[in-house]
Amino acid sequence: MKTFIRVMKALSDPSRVRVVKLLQTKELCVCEIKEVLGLAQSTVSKHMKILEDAGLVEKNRQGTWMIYSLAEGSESAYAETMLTKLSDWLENDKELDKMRKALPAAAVQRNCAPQSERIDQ
Amino acid sequence: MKTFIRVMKALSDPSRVRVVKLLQTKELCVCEIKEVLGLAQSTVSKHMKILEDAGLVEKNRQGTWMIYSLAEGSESAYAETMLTKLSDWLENDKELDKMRKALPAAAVQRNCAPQSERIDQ
DNA sequence: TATATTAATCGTCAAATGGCGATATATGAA
DNA sequence: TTCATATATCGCCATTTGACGATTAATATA
Repeated sequence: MKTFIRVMKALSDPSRVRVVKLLQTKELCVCEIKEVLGLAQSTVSKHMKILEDAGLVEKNRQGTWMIYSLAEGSESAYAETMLTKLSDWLENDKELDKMRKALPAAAVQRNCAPQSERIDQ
Repeated sequence: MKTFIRVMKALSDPSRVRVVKLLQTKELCVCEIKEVLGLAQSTVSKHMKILEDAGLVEKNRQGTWMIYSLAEGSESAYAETMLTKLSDWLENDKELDKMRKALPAAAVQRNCAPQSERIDQ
């Protein structure tokens, strides 16, 4: 029951669901997510921990970034099923559409790019 | 998104999930649910409203009782899918097992039985 | 109509949740 | 080692949630 509730709770916040949907497109670092969602970095970190604890996402450190991606072969069957369902669900969400379009911009103008790659400043 | 979140929120409380699982066995009135879950009547009513608003259960007045059952052909595809999944999930939950065994007792000793059918008093 | 019973709603309260900024930690570069 | 960057954690606050008892509403029966 606890495992199930953890997955349900993780998916009962719009921001977290949006993160899951965005990760369907490609893996993302915290600063990109923060940029697209328009939330504080600490808030995103907290959300990601909840998604991770639910077995919905995995993290992978790459230098200073923490790259988040959808969990594959999650320990939780609930998480796995929900991820499958979510690949079809919410595809027509307008808000989500905007965010997807904003993704490249967030990646280019992102402040998590190494200095050598920076365009601004 | 709102519809989806409503279903997820409805299913992120153990008591509400238990109600859904119990309704798989048979339809129940509020007083039976209250008895089995050990919650106040007002609390159960509130839970049922949340489940109903999410499209997970349906109610049907039968005299003074309000009989709740699982929603069939719910307007929400999310609710429908989750109900299907939940018919398999959580079948080994101990807490739930106890409640299922307590169901008949709750029905017999229930204080929602019409006076003519009452055993006690 | 008056009474009893079931369920819904209201008001209240403690705990959980989601948000933020500030700080601590971890890593890479100078 | 020192500095810069990215992320995690901490402390705080406003809102939401889940619980309750009390009250109201709806229905069946006397």
